[in-house]
Amino acid sequence: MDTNPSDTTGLPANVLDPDCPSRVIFQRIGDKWASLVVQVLADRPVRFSELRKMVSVVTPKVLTQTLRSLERDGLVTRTVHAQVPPRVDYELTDLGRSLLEPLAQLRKWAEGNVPAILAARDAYDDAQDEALLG
Amino acid sequence: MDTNPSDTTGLPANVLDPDCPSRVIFQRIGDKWASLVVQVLADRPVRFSELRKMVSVVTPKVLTQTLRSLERDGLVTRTVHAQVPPRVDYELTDLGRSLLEPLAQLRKWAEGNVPAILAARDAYDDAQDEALLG
DNA sequence: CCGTATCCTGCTTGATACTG
DNA sequence: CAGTATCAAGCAGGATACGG
Repeated sequence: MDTNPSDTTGLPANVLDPDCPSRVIFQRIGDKWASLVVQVLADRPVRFSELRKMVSVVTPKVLTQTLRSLERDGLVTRTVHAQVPPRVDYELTDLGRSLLEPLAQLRKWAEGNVPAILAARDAYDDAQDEALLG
Repeated sequence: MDTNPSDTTGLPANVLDPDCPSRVIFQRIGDKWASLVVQVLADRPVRFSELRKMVSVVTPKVLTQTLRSLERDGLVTRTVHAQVPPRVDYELTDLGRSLLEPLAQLRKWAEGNVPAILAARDAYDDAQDEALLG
């Protein structure tokens, strides 16, 4: 109650509040698999086994956890087709699709600045080495 | 070598590659303290003790770890003023400042969609309860 | 095919105490 | 003031095996 969620003018008010629900988004982005899954689902519905193949080698348990979280937050839908063999499709909701844009921006930044970051790391590590030797 | 880092046309090529350095960015955003620190440093240099106060209650060890990572990646600079009492300022680099924009976009999305996400959670949890009772 | 159950391990986070 | 050292704990992530 001490922060105002409708304040989107740029002030880092409620982000600093650990209890603010907006923080869960950042956690989700940083989640090892969640943001990956969202981007894989960007274009079309994908079924479970297909998802497993596309997302390198993730164990079914972890993939299920990820999907459940995303489903609970209303970012993806889970559709069970009652047939043999079973078939379950996962698809982005409108809410989930609206996340694609900010996600893409971030990805663009990340990919564009990889060289700079790598260079910074090298410089930092070199400085560390020299400090140890000197 | 199987992916092209200069491909920023929108294809989710290298993001799916666990070895691609661009993935570290997502990890950093999801880091419990890193994105917080970056936003706190948005406007002005801040010294260590001040940082501790602004970012709720983080232990010095964890804060140091966070700052070291950000420094290593070239997002913040660490300036030691040789004086008594000691004074160390942390400040955003140009690279770090350039991250503020995509970060703000994400924050805007997060804050704007908190109600939707919360509602989705309620609906999901209710459905779970009914499934158990039914 | 689509998961769940169980167990395990490593890393992140943290509390506490101490040093330059 | 600005950290480091050490120890402890929790939990996300994963391997493996089994159920609907």
